[in-house]
Amino acid sequence: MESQLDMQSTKESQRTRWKQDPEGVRANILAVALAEFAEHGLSGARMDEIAAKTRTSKRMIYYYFGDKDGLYRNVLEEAYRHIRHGEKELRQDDLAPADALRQLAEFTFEHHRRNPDFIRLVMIENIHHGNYLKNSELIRSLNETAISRVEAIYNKGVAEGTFRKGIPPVAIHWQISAFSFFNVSNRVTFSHLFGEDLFDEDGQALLRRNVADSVLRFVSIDQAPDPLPAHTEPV
Amino acid sequence: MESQLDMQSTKESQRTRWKQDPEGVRANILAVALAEFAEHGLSGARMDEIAAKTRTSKRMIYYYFGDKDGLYRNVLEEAYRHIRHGEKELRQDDLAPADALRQLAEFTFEHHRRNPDFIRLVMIENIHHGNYLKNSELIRSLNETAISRVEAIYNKGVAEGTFRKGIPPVAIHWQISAFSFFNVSNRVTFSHLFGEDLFDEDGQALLRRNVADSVLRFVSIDQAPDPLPAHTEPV
DNA sequence: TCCGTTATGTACGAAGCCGTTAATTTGTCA
DNA sequence: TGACAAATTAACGGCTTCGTACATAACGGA
Repeated sequence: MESQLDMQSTKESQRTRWKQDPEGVRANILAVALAEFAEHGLSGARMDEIAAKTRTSKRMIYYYFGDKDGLYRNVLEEAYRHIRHGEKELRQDDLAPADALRQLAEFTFEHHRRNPDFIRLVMIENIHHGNYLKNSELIRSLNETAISRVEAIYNKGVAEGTFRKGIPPVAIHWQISAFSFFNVSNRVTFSHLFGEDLFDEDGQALLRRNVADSVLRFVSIDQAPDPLPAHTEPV
Repeated sequence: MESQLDMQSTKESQRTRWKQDPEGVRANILAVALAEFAEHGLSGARMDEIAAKTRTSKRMIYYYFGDKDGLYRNVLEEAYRHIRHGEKELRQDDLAPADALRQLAEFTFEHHRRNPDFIRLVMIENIHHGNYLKNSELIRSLNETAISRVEAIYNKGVAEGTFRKGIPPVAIHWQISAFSFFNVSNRVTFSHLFGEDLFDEDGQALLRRNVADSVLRFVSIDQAPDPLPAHTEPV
């Protein structure tokens, strides 16, 4: 309902003299627009509604972003930037490949779960055939690191003999993404059709673990050691 | 671009005298509306555009379906009916649990892939928080069979000792759905960001097999026998 | 302190789009 | 065959919604 960021509405300075704050206004518009687009979709979002929820006026939206499409493009890029920034948190310097992959899977699962608005934007983008994404070279570059991260882990695992050969890293990434994305994107219909059990805290913990187990079992040569806290490796 | 069903436009009988055909007109409207909603979303679809692509006129849409929401509801229900009918094709009477599960996974994958319009409707429904789905008791009932099918296979596998215990059947169904759905729903953005390789015929065959392998490995006690074309079973 | 540029608020115009009104044709039943 | 209901068409009214024109206030430099 309410936008998350930047709601300090500076009412006090409005009685007759208002402060100029281009950066703040711009950020405020983007935050409100993100919520509105995520909530109602691209064609469902209303410019007047966005403007009303902003600390500024509709005129400013057009002043900074041109038109509705321009606003949407900027929201999309800003969302990707934000998500990418969040992924930087993941540090897995010299974990064993199995541990690194498990951590990556669980991190991705949680990261998607904590950013439902971003997920919804991507859903909307897919509905619209990715026409806006296609025009942003910025965004593509952000995602190359995702693959190379998986590839590094996978190659290390193959080299040390714990992962089987011949799996394209992009296919591993695809599996992790599918689980993590679907968990958020289809939550409404899935829980409606099959119950809420998987979507409370316990259910989500189970799914997160299942996702990691599933990915590990998929790439492992031997049985993946999910329920075994102690595994007997010399190295 | 074109709707799948019911495009025999009876042009010949239109020169001055038109035939009454309520059923046909209704079906034609639904087919066109399905394509339009799937293409543009709920608020993105235009009633005038739907009407123009119909063999009839806009007045007929309101005559049969009341308003835009009513049309959308009917499209959604019709789509679910159609999908459910397609799933009846799956016959797996006395397969071994592992084979049955593999077949179920691959069938679901292909079935989703062959019905992208349905997938898009579900995406739209999720964007709109499932408000229309919630009002349809019909649809929920259609999906109970999905879980019971998985449950039957899984219990049999546990009983005969090839599947490990303690996995909720709904979690297995969740995995199969996640893979099969994501493959269609996020095709545009995923292929744009990570390449088209997974989405040509060979790539899809790989994914389909990976999905089945992954699910089998997930539920199996031992290593799932994926790369073995000949496995030595007496029966 | 005065002037040009940037930033902002208000009011409005024009097009798009949903749904309807009024009239015509087809089928059916007495 | 004539009258009434069902099916269908064409035109359009009115509200919504995007985008703009115009006026004005703040800021920075001369």
